[in-house]
Amino acid sequence: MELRQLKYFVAVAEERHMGRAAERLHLSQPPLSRQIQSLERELGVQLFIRTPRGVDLTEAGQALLQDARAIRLLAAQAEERAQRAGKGELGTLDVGVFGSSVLNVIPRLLARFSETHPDVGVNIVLHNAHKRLQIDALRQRRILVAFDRFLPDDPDLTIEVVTDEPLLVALNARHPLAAQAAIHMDDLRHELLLLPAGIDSHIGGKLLQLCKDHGFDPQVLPGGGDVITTVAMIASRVNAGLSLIPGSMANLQMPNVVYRPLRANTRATVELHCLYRTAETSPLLAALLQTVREYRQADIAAARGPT
Amino acid sequence: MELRQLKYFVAVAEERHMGRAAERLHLSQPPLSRQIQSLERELGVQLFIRTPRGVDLTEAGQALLQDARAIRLLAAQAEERAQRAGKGELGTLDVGVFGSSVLNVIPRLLARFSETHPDVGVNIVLHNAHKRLQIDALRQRRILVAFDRFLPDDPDLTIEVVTDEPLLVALNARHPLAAQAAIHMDDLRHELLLLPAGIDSHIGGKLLQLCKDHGFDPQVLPGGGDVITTVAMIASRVNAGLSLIPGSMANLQMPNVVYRPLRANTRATVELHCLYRTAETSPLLAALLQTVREYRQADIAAARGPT
DNA sequence: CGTTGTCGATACCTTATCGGTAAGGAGCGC
DNA sequence: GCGCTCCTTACCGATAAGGTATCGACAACG
Repeated sequence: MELRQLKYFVAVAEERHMGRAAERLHLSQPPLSRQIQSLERELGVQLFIRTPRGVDLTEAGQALLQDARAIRLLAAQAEERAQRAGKGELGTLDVGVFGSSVLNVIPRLLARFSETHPDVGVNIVLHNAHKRLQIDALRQRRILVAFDRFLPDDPDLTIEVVTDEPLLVALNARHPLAAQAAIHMDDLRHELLLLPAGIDSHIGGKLLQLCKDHGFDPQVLPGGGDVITTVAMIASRVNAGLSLIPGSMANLQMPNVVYRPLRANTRATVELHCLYRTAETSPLLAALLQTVREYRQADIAAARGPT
Repeated sequence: MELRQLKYFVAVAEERHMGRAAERLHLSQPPLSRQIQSLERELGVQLFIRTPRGVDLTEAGQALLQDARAIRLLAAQAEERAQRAGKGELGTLDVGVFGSSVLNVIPRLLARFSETHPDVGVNIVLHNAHKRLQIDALRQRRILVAFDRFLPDDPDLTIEVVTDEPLLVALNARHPLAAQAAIHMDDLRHELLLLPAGIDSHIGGKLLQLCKDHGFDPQVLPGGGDVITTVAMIASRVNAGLSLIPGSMANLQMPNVVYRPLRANTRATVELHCLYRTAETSPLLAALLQTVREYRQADIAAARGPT
């Protein structure tokens, strides 16, 4: 039994007439007649009663008609679904996010993706997982993409910039510099700088480079591993330092902590990345990356527009 | 897209290896490889990623795999259902019954049919319909078979005996003959006989013939059209007659009416028939007729056994 | 670092199946 | 009874499926 035969069968059953069915199928009548016969022979059941003015369905034919319609419908849907899945419009997208660095951008980005890809289930598998865990999950294919701030590491994994955010100075409200509306890098020359992550992290490297660009090597202390912990340390005056954090973290209100921008002409930003397997061919990834790039372009355009 | 291609696709998807899949399909590898390619080309979507050790499903392939399994399952079920429908094991059987004559046999017969054909829905479309209505329904194909007592009428319709039942004498409890345990036909010579149906009905003809066989022409009065009405007339002593009714009607208890058998050696029976379109080809009818004939044979055997 | 083995793809051939044309046969209506 | 309608059969060419041999790519191994 083949789908073609079912198509022919349904046409004949609906027309109750081989000639008309053949016409509808853009086929001449004898081959149609033979296909129906072969179907009947294969099933071992007569499907039509031949009458002088056409054909009538037998009980078996009536039973098959229902099923044949369902099968053909399902087959058409299957074709469409396969094609849509191939375009990344269908499926489940597992992502990992490091929430403390992405209170703002990632939700907006994923929301936009969901709008343009309504039949893709976006599944946040890892939330607030450390980079190591995210990279492991990526390697083990448990997630398709990870959002965090990464350093180039492995050629198997590709890093792509999602957005870059201005750095803010986070400092205790009682700190003398809190009195200033904006802070110049030079103001930080003799301050104790809390590094949110290690010296070899993306943000850590950025901060040190920034200080070096302004002609000094800051006095640094470990900031606890992530930005939230660093801000908490500033709030509680542990080590009495201050830090530079991504702008989106200003959403994180904490008692006794204030955020101050850097002086306007200071180009000090950190990037937010997405990370994916270089060899990955999934159309879901391609679709997401397209959204990411569009978002990034809109971001750049918006940053340039007001300037 | 054809079912054959889906079969091949599922095999490859399950084996994740063209060679093994080909083996499983009793096919050599190159044709299989080509079929998969043609399927991919037709859908416009890559279904497999070729790796050095086999193949992996793409997202599109994963989507199609689910659907392909469902389609193949449905197709297999469709084949089976068509075959079963062709054997009369599936479908809906619409019947008409004249309930007043069949308080006993028809329910048992239909119950037996339902046991041997559990997936056939037996649908009593006409109940207590007059013969005329039943025959009309049969002609209009609203029912497939009618149960009643018929006279041969139309070559388009075939009558078949379902069972024959002994005749009982139905009489008012105050009637002198009610004192007898059994009644001889000769006892009825001077009685007023109520004819349940017309003189030209099956039962009417039977009664008159029976009397004639015993050497008298009875004095008759119309019994009201059906057996139940006749019994009701006897109960109410309207016209003060008595009647002969089918044995199964003894189930019909009515105040002041008693039933008495005829003397043992009297071979006086009426038949119960089923009626169907002679040209009907429905396997449901064939299946029902087979049950009817088996029932009839068992009936005859049971009647002969004790004798 | 070449060799070997594995795997899917390709080339080429054979065979089966499908669709088209022409003619046949059954049944109904005029 | 003639013609019409409709399905079937017969025959032919085209298309597509399956088989064998071989290729090319890649990984593992010595």
